[in-house]
Amino acid sequence: MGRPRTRDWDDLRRALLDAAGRLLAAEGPQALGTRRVAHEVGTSTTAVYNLFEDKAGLLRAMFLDGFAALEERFARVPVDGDPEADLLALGHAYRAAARADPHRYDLMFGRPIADFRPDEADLARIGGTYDTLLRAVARCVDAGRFGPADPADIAAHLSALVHGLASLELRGALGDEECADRRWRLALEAACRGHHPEPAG
Amino acid sequence: MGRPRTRDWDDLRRALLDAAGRLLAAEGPQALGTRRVAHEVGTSTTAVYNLFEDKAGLLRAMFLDGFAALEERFARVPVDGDPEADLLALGHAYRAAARADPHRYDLMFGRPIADFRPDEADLARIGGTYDTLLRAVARCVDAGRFGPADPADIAAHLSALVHGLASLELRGALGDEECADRRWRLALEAACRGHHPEPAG
DNA sequence: AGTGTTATGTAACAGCGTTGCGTTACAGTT
DNA sequence: AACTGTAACGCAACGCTGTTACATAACACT
Repeated sequence: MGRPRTRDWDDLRRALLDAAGRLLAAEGPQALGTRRVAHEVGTSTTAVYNLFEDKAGLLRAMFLDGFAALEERFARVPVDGDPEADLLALGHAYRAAARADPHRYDLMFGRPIADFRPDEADLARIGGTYDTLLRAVARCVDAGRFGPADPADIAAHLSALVHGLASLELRGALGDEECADRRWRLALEAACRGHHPEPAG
Repeated sequence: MGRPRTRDWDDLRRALLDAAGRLLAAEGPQALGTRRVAHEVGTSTTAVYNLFEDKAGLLRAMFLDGFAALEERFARVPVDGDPEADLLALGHAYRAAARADPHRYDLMFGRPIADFRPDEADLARIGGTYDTLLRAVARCVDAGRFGPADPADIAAHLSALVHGLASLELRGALGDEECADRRWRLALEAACRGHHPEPAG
């Protein structure tokens, strides 16, 4: 009983998420008002509070969506080639994701928007993204391309590096595109080289 | 002529900045309301708009203050020892600054607060901090510790790495303190090793 | 004293996230 | 067919924010 839903919940939820994603990409985080997002899909603020708990819930859903997209990019990276080349390809996929939607990247790895910090449950759901990196590092270690070390330590190093590079690039601190290309390449190569086993010793 | 200032402008400006810094460190960015900061030093919101242009101006001043503090830490790092050891010491000074005031670090290198993005004039004023890193890298290149390369490219690499490490650590993604210590050390050492000249070639 | 000029706090305005309340629209009952 | 209970929905208000217009206050000078 009760009044029937005039719009399907899942459809409306997706519509809100898509609209919010468009607004975020086009105008930045300050465009993500509850009234604005709701109006964009022809509903009212109430829908946001019914479908997500509150505005932070909407941001959390966008956060998780972003990691799903990143994981999809990672999944398209081959895992059967040269282990080190695969690892570099993961880094470039990460860069492509950041450049494809800079504001979304800020939402995922910075915290440009108040009132939202991912909790433990969120971090558990995005662990798969980190696992992909970890497995790629482990393959390099197993293949003897990296000296004997805890793959988690190397993964932490590389994950910090790509995040730092992406942050600098999105801030415009890596120079023009050609210069940024070179610095990404040099930095990733140097980082990998730093883990190569000693030639003698 | 005109009404005399009941408080010295420079004193009041410093008091506002200090109060804002205390609030930011203690309660995070959401505590930085104009009313709150003004009340903390016994004045009114008007003072913020007289002494800084607006709230973004207050944040900009805190931003520049943060870089002044970072530059001070850098200045205490010796520049006459082993070039590579000096470079690592710079990295650890950067880490110490981030850990000393995490929210301030976010203000400087993330963008946790809407309505403030550093403009070109701001970036020019903080260029000295980056120059310190650049000089340390150049000393390593000149000493033959790093293979022949553009010091700016190596500096970009290292700057991205320390920023990434600091971000991960402040997010708690680097594990407990002992683990974070190890990962900072391993990552900085591997990054430097990656720039060492080829033994033969 | 009176006036001009400047410093300062108060109060209002528009916007935000959020929520209570009235309205709408159907299912089941009489 | 009329009624009622329940669920969905939107409007409007609340408290907060940054910002600004305005009234007030306090001096120097005539």
